[in-house]
Amino acid sequence: MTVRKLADAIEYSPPTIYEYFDNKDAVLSEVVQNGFTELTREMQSAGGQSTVPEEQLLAVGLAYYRFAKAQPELYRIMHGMGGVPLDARVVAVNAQLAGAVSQGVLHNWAVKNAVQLDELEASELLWSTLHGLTILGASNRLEGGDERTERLIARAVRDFLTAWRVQGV
Amino acid sequence: MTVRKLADAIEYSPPTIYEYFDNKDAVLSEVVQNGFTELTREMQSAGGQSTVPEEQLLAVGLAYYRFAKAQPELYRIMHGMGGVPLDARVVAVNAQLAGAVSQGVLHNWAVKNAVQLDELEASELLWSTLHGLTILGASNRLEGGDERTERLIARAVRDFLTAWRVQGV
DNA sequence: GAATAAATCTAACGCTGTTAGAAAAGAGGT
DNA sequence: ACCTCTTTTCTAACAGCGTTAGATTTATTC
Repeated sequence: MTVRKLADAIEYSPPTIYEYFDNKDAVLSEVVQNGFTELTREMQSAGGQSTVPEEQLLAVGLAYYRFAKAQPELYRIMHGMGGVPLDARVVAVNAQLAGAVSQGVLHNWAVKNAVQLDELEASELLWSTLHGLTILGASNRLEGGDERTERLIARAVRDFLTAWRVQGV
Repeated sequence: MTVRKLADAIEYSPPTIYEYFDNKDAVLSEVVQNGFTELTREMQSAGGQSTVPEEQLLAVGLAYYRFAKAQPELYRIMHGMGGVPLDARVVAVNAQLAGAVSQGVLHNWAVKNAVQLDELEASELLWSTLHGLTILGASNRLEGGDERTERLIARAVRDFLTAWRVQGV
């Protein structure tokens, strides 16, 4: 994506872009912002399909991966791959996203299973695992392709819950 | 990093670079290659400090993170952030790296604890978690800075082993 | 319709990766 | 030492990039 191509696509000259955005990074920040909004919505929607916390967590994880798989270029930009550095605003949205996962589903699971939970720590760990699997899966660096990556995600979620149930806080 | 700056640094003119490399990506591929070689060496060295599989695994994980933290720009390039697409060669090296972790340490742990282990699956899961935590930690997207990230890594490794011990293959 | 404000353009600057072709440096033979 | 040939290195240039200054067109208001 270049400023000139963007200008071409909307049938304006390049400088017109700069009437609405400070620079190219500002344009992409907007894209990133929208991306996170959409991703969050899809995750929440996926989680809402069930009322069983374990199922919700798996659904959320799969939604995360499928989003990355469906729009790999967007996902790349959203996470600072592709040369666009993340600014503070984007990081804030990120944290909010992690929070959305933890606050809702993890909390429900904890009370239901009478497990003491450091919600922040738990959500960050789960999020990291999902993020790692997603990056590797979406860039085809895991054997066995799509279904296998989804199975790995399922296993990761299950392992995560097992560990917390056994070890607690 | 630009071709002209590289040429300046070695006190040659830009076209000279193209006598030794096909293009800029080829130069960076070389850098990535060397990066993975060094990372693998550091992980193996860290693992060799102990003979207890649990400790080895933690040491390997921390070495992975510390490498990324010490040379964030290199780590970024190594994983396709910064606009350089990964080619097949690099992915192969990646798989080899994951293999190095699993083949050695995980196998020892499994026989010692009489746990049935899908080594590939286990190593990919562990690797993904490490990768995710490292990316988020090295780009300061986890609360609490460096020590906390290392504690999260320790917890992740412990959780990983707990889950496999409890659930097995 | 003239004057002002807003939107958009053309032209240019300095940067990038890359290539063609000239110049310089080195090697071998007489 | 000189000429020839090969290898190495350079200068100059092209097309594309993000970005800015300043002119020009379009819209708004009296």
